[in-house]
Amino acid sequence: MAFQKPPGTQDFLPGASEQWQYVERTARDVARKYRFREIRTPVFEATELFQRGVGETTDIVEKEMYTFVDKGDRSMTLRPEGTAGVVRAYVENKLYGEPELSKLYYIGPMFRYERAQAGRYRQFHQFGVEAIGSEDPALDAEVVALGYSFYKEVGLTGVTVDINSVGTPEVRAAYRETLLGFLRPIKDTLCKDCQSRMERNPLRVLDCKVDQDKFEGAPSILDSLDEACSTHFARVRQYLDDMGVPYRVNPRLVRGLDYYTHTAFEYKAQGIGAIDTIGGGGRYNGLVSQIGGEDRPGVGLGIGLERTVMLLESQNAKPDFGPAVDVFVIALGERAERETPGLLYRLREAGLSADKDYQGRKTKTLFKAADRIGARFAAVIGDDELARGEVGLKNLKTQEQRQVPIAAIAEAVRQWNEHDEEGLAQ
RNA sequence: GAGACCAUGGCGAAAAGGCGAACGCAGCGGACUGUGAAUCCGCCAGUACCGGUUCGAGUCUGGUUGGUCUCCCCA
Repeated sequence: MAFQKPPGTQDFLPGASEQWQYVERTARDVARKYRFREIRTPVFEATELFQRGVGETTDIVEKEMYTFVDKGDRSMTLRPEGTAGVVRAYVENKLYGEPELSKLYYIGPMFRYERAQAGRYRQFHQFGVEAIGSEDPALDAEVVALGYSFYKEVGLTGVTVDINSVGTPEVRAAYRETLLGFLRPIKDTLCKDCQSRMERNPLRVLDCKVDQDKFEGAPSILDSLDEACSTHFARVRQYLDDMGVPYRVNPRLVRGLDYYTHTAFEYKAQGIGAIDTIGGGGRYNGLVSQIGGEDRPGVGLGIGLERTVMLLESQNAKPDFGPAVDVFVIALGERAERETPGLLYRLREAGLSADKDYQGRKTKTLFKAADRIGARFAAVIGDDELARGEVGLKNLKTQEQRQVPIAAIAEAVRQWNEHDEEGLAQ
């Protein structure tokens, strides 16, 4: 056993990669419907971008970043999330100068140095969207709906949407004090995690799993919202209602990144060990200026693709990928063997998926092999066929075999297929 | 950063310290030199790695590495 993959990473082998292609295709298609267009940014960026963008005091920046110094003595970091890089590209390429607001999406790997766990990896993949350039609450709702559409399209059931407003930084600071006023008197009764959480991020204490009963009368952030925040949040909810997207207002929802303002939301589902959050996002009105651009409001989401794939598997919602090969050529004898590469090339040029055996296995095994790899047809070619310029084309499903001129194989396969489908339809 | 559990062939899975590491699936060869999904016969690992205890270790023990899961936190 020589080399092993780094901890917390995965190899997606043939058989699994098709599932990923399906999920990614679905993501692209949903993005297209909402008119989000793809942006591709580097997987590494200046470390400072994430420090400023994600927030110095977040767990991500404090202890989860893959940071290295490059040969030019610059500190670089493998992206732990997608938004900072997209916003950087938005600013650097002056997209704010364009007449349209930017509706962007990305699919790609993210990196966080954490202990792996069910549904959590050091290299994981996200589908994310960012709408930058408007504070219309309709966009908040649109982004929430886009994620919901994605889960629906991909075939998942049981996905729920939690939504909250975390207001502006000022609102949050005021609420923080109100909340601490409530928590301090009961601090000694709280679990030790919560006691340390009180220092770092008191809003998160209310999320505690062990002490829920103690927070009955806790103040809600929704009561601390100012007029503008309340109105914005009400609009978002109204739009979601109009769309028929089901959601639950959860005043205790807090996200792990500093940049969120107003709307914050999460998609949840059961079925991946202890983890229930499968995607999330929110509005980030201060982020663009934080990263050095002209101030522009934005809203976005990130969806965990590993978690999506795992849920699909746990729900047995495996899509059918169809036959892998149209024609498997079985050559009998040396002369036929030598004709096969040329034949394969012509079949492929004709648009068919075609393959042969390269391991010198015996005929009997080759029919089994053709079946196993999901071939629809076997093209048997031996001395007799060679002499007549034909192959024996065998439909592996029906066992029916016809002699077909070599030049007409592709055509025969197509026509035979149509017959099959008609037959099935009747 | 903390903790729990686990580690046998391509895969699944046995072996209560003692024959040459069962069995199943898959694979390959042969019976059957050009048409399979049936049958039969063969073949296919020395137990993650390094050390210790023992007459003897896959089984006990120490360490290493990897995996799984949980807390923290998140996708």
